Amino acid sequence: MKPTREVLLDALETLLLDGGSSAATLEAVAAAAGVSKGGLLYHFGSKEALYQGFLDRLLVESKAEADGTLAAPEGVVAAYLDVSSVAEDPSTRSVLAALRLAGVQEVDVEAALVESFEYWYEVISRRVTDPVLARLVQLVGDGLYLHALIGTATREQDDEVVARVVALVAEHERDAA
Amino acid sequence: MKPTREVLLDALETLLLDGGSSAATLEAVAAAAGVSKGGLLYHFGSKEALYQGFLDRLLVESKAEADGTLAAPEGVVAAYLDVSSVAEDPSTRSVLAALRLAGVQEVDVEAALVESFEYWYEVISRRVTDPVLARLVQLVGDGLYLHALIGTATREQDDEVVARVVALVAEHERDAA
DNA sequence: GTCTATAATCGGATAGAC
DNA sequence: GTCTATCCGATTATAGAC
Repeated sequence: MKPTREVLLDALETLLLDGGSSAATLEAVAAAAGVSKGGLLYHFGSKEALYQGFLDRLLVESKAEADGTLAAPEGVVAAYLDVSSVAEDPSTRSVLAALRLAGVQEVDVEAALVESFEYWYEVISRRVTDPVLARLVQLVGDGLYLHALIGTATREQDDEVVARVVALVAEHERDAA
Repeated sequence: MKPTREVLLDALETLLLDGGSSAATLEAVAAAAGVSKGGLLYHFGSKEALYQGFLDRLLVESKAEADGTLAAPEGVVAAYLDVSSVAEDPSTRSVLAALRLAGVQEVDVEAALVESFEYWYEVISRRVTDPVLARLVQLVGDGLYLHALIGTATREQDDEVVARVVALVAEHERDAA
């Protein structure tokens, strides 16, 4: 069975996605995780500690996901763009939840997201030698994140965009060789 | 002198950008605008009304901004990507503030942002005939929005990306002719 | 490790004076 | 059109039992 700490962080994530930061009260998180407020406060001594725990887990997860794409058969570019556009992907869920948390005073959400995005950029750069093209790939992916955040998915069309970007990268790498 | 309503909405915007939705309490907004809580509640009868007023203004502003780019000498594509990447642009500030508001229960922030993004897409489409390419332009711009939101601006490099995208569009339009 | 009860504070909203 | 005073509910956090 999952440790209570993880269950609490899962509950926080779901509440953030459903109702934003104001919905993620200690009582609501505790209830969603099936424990009492006191039970939550045993694991995370304050709201700040809870939020920080969530950001720490986010970084571990997203770096692991980024590393994983290096071995992906479809390539890093397609893998990143795919991850970014699937709102149900566990790693994407965490990022979207963190975006909903952006701006709160308790923790530095932006710093955590910056670290995650920079890590992704480095991973992309290992397969896309032209830095401008690597940045373009990242920006398209992050645009997909933003659209996932507000729920505007134009799935079929976005698949075509992804294919176009992948082709663009392949073409450029061929020219460089 | 600016009407109090506008001053209040400006104050809300700044507070959202600085401290997220939880920092934008009625009292804080009123204080930042230089009026009392009671004074604010005369203009906006509830927090919901205040938020809705902000979203209404956002839509008017961003549609006007989109229309304006149709006459921009550098072209719609460059203009959109430029607007998206300059966090100080008034219209961009509104969008970034709205993103910080995403997920609150009082109003449908997502719907307003969707409407704004769709309007931009239509404007872009008037100059970029290939729908896949138009969507790509939009996604790059929205990626820039997201990076402006978390404060990762790589200005010089992003300018190069913008130039690359503009060239891509120009090339495609030439081929189509 | 988890619970209940409670303290202390804060936020949204109303009423009525000026 | 703006202010002060006040009420009420919600939220964070503590204390201490089990």
